[in-house]
Amino acid sequence: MRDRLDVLKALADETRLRALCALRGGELCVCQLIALLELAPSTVSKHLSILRAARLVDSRKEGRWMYYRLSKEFRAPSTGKLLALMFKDIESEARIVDDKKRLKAICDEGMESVCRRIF
Amino acid sequence: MRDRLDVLKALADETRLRALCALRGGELCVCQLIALLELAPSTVSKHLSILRAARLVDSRKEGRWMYYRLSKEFRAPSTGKLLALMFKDIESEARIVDDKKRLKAICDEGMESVCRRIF
DNA sequence: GTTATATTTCGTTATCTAGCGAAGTAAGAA
DNA sequence: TTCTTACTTCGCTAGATAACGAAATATAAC
Repeated sequence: MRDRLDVLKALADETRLRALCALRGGELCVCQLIALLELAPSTVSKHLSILRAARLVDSRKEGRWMYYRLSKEFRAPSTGKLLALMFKDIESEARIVDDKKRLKAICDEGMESVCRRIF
Repeated sequence: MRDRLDVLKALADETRLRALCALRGGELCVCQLIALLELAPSTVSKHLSILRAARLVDSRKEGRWMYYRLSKEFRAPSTGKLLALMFKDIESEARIVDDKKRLKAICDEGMESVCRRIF
């Protein structure tokens, strides 16, 4: 029960939904998520740790950068279908549509530039 | 977004998940839910109002009694499939299995008796 | 009409959570 | 080795939320 509640609690927050939606397009660096969500680095980091604790995302470190991506759990039969449905449903939200556009610009900008801008 | 978040927030609570699972078997009187959840009447009432605000349950009044049931929304394509999947997933949880057994006893007991006992 | 019953609303308290900035950590750059 | 960079962890604060009991409401029973 605890595990499933952790997933539901992780999903019950707009910022974390936005982050998950952004990650549907592929893995992202923390700095890119900070730029997208427009929150303090510590705040974004906390959100990501909650998503990881709920096994919704995985992370890997490459040099100075930390990348997050949707976890394999996402494709597991238990939560996978459920989440796929939810995102299909949520994709049309104005905020998510806007994020998608802004994320494209952030990705085009290049990570060095993004980092210089936000830190 | 607000609406979808309301649904997710409503689902991100163990007590409300238990109530929703209980209602899968058909409508229930508030007093039966109070007996099942073993919480103060005011607390249960609040939970039910949150579920109703999220359009997860409907209610109808019959005499002194107030009945709650899963809402039509449950069967709507947007949230419906999602919730059906979730409950299928959650049904195996020890607490939910236990609730199911206890609910049967509560239903067998009869509402007048349940009300006398809890108030 | 008065009383009893079933439920909701209100007011309070304790716990939880999202946010921030400052300090800590780990890796590359100088 | 020291300095910068890219995070994360810690400590705090403000606002949300779950719990309760008491008071309010609505309907049935007397």
